[in-house]
Amino acid sequence: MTGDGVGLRVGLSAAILAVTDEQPRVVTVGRSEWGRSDKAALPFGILDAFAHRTLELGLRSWVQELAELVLGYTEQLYTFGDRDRVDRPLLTAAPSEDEERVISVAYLALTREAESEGGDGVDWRDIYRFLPWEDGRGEQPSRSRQLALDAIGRWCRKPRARAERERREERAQFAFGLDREVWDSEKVLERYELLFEAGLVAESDPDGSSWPDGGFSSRPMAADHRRILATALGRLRAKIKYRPVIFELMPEQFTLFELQRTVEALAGLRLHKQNFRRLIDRGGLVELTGGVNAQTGGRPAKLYAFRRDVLRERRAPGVGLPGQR
Amino acid sequence: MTGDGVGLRVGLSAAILAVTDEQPRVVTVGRSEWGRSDKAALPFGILDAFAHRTLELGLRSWVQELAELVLGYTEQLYTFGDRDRVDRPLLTAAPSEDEERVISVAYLALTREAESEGGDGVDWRDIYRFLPWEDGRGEQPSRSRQLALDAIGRWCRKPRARAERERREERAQFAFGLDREVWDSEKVLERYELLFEAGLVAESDPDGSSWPDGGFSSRPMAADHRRILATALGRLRAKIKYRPVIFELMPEQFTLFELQRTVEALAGLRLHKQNFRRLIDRGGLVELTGGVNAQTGGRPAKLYAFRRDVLRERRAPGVGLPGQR
DNA sequence: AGAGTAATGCTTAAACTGAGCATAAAGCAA
DNA sequence: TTGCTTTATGCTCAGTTTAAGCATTACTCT
Repeated sequence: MTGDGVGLRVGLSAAILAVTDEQPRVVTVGRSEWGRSDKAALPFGILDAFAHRTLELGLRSWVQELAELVLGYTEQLYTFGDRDRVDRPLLTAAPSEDEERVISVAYLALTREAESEGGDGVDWRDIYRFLPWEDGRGEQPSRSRQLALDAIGRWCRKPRARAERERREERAQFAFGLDREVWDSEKVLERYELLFEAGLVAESDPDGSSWPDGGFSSRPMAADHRRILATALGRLRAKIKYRPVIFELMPEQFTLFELQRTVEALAGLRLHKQNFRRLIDRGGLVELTGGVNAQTGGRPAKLYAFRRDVLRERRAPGVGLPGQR
Repeated sequence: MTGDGVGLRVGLSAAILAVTDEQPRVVTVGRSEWGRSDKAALPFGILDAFAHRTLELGLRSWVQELAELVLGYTEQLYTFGDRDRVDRPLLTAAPSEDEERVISVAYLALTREAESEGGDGVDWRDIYRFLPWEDGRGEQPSRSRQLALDAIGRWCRKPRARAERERREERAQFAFGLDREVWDSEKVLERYELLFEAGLVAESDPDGSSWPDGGFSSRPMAADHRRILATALGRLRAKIKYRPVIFELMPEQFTLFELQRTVEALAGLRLHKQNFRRLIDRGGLVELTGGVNAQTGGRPAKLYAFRRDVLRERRAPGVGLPGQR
């Protein structure tokens, strides 16, 4: 434990999210200079020991430089340091002889795609390309979710030892809610980890050729970036329930239905319209601006704006998805 | 941002918590070899790059070695990397010429004090010695909480610029809930940060002499360890609401009232007895063992044990403090 | 036996949730 | 203009959950 720290590097990665056209999106830097394959990667960089006073300040200025993005809400997600879950080529063009180890501190940041300049190598991608089973807005259940459920079911029954089967069953139950229909939208990371362990999604992909993914066409990401993305989505889904971060993703003015669509995009499920609107205005989260949006196709919708005072009034102002108990 | 990482070290720290005699406690290694002053420090060590496959495994084995403790639930808390909030002497006996920077990955771990062997330099301390304003179980409001509130109130009114006053007011409102009586037990870190910024509690203490603490006798800790402790307490308070981690702190069998006392100790507040018990057994969290505890002074209390099956049945099994909305 | 002390059981009003019906205000076509 | 379609918005209702407190039970101690 008390080695001298040689061969250790600290990196920062960022999952920078936005919601555009009812799709949650993430900034990637998929240029092939970054790795062997053309897999998408999150913005990633090695931390300079002295450039910045705090990690978060370092992140902000580095992202600003990279992508000319203005980050809104930012939060640290997790620090990953597993030895066996990184692609070498991403980090050092020549994998060093002495197997340098990288600790990466991952951040979640919110912004608006429309407002971004879109720097050089910056691409926005739909996050459900990487985690398709997380989008449950379409048919019930969606094709790729059903595939995931089936595959996990098989994985649970595979082992010989009964104890092992039960262990798997319990974890699957927890993450996917197998027999009962309780799908907890927040357990994104738990589901991803399970799919990963079950060999259903690939993370590292040294060959750049075979992407085992059990039938649903999910895209891998470089290194352990898909895990970071899963962490980010799970965290954000939890966060919107008790903190008004959703407004970081909205334009200045919006209709309640647009707000609902944005929440649904993140949560990956559909909400009851009337109840959603009741929750929002009984929560004091928004105020009328006076304007209307007549482009609805029906009765024009009133425009609202985030009501900042709610921060002083309520302890945990958020949007509250159904079935929270 | 793309420096070469020289001068960067990664450390692990652990806030190892237990509840003993209705007091939340934490493992410290207060021996003076660790620093100049006799301030308590959390277990802390520099990470050896290759010893362990994952950070958490590294933590477990290192703690095991240090303190002969068996850790139960463990979770990563946060990675701290602020430049100006560490004591030098704690990290390297001789502060290096080139100002080595330390990134420390902090963990929360739960255990039972009674079961610990108590290794060499290991001391258990009441956590409310370090964060006295967080304990609201006594009179309402407690002396040190009132002192904190007063001091924060003064701090809010201090600045000349009105904008600054309002900024402070908003943060204070958020963390302490000033005029209304909403004290959110989870916002431990937010309160600590505010007190720190207001100069009411000291973190680093180079001289080892002056501990400004605005009247309430709170103890500092080495380096930024008190911040880590605050993070740990806040996280744990949140966690018990939706995850049955409280049982990691309980003996095998217990009465509902003992369970309540343990929850109260962590949450820092008193609960309604009948409602607490209703919540617990309607939540399916426990089952009768058949035994009774006759040492109550009144009617003997039935003994209960944690009911593991709840993990399969409920999505977010926890104890739920009042006023959660 | 009677008083004291805690555990345990139960009631009630208020608040909240999930679901759906009903109405309002637009555009569009006959 | 009227009537139809579409979406926004208003409102009701039954089932749950919560906060608070009263009532009863089962022990010990005197």
